[in-house]
Amino acid sequence: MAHSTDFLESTFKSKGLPLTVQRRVVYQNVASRQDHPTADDVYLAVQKEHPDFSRATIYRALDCLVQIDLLSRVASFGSAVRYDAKQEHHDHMHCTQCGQVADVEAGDLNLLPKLKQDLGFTVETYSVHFRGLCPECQLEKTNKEN
Amino acid sequence: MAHSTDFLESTFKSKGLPLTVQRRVVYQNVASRQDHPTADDVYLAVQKEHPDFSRATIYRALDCLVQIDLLSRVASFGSAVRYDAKQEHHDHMHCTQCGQVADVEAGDLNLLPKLKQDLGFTVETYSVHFRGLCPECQLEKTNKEN
DNA sequence: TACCTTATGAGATTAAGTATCATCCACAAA
DNA sequence: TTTGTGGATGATACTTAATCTCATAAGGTA
Repeated sequence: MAHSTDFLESTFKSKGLPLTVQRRVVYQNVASRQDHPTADDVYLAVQKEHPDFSRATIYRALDCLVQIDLLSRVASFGSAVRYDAKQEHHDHMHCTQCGQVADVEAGDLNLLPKLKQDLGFTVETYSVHFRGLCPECQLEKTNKEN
Repeated sequence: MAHSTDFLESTFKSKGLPLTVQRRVVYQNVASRQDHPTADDVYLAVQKEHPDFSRATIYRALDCLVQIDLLSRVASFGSAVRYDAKQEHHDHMHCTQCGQVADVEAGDLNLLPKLKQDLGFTVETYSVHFRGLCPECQLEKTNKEN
């Protein structure tokens, strides 16, 4: 479920950035979805209610929301960047067939201290990416084979 | 280190695909590199020796090599797809500053059976993606701050 | 060597994302 | 409430990543 309007207002205020209608709508759209939309997915969804919003504005609003940590980018095997509303740490399952990305919970992996020690990388975030077939595509594949 | 030519020939033969000079060169380039190049990185590197190779051919050779499982795509936060020569399972560390992707070994996470059980996804592969700063960018950041 | 299938090169095309700039809006201060 | 100002927006041009098309060339087999 999406956060309240108050939450958005106070977050933007604390960062010193104006909360425009466009940013509000983009955030609400991503936060209310179950999938992990691309910028174009958001543009198309938002256009129904707000046909005047420009594509460039969607990109800029998404960038802004990532900057202030309300959204995050999801690492992807395709060419378009996907977005995700920030929430508790979770991992992702990519369907190699249809490209859908589902949230999964793989638990706390306790890997971060080890990395810092071994490689000198600072670790801000990590996520586990699984690839395989979602239930629907497994079914479709089975049907095609018969 | 790259595999021998015999290995390439037998792999292509078993898949019924012709092993062209272009495919050989593209594979050798990716396999011999320590980084995780984009298609354009490969194109530029290969062009020094083979200025006649077309950009489209590099893309097609990379696709082909992924199909027959000699290369894999690396999930990425940026816009261009990166490639990696297949080897033992390993994970990736992404530098949020310069975009470099390094190999890391996070060990066997034993997550696959759980996923199958909980979500109905079949899991073919998975990898852990870490994000943070590589040692060079940590240094650069420190210098800028002073 | 000759044949057939598939790949290649060149360049047009599409898709994803960024840059520019005149105008407009959010928001704070008066 | 009005006004001032920095930052955001819309339109559009541009860049970059990747794909498509098709005539020609090369691989692999007989």
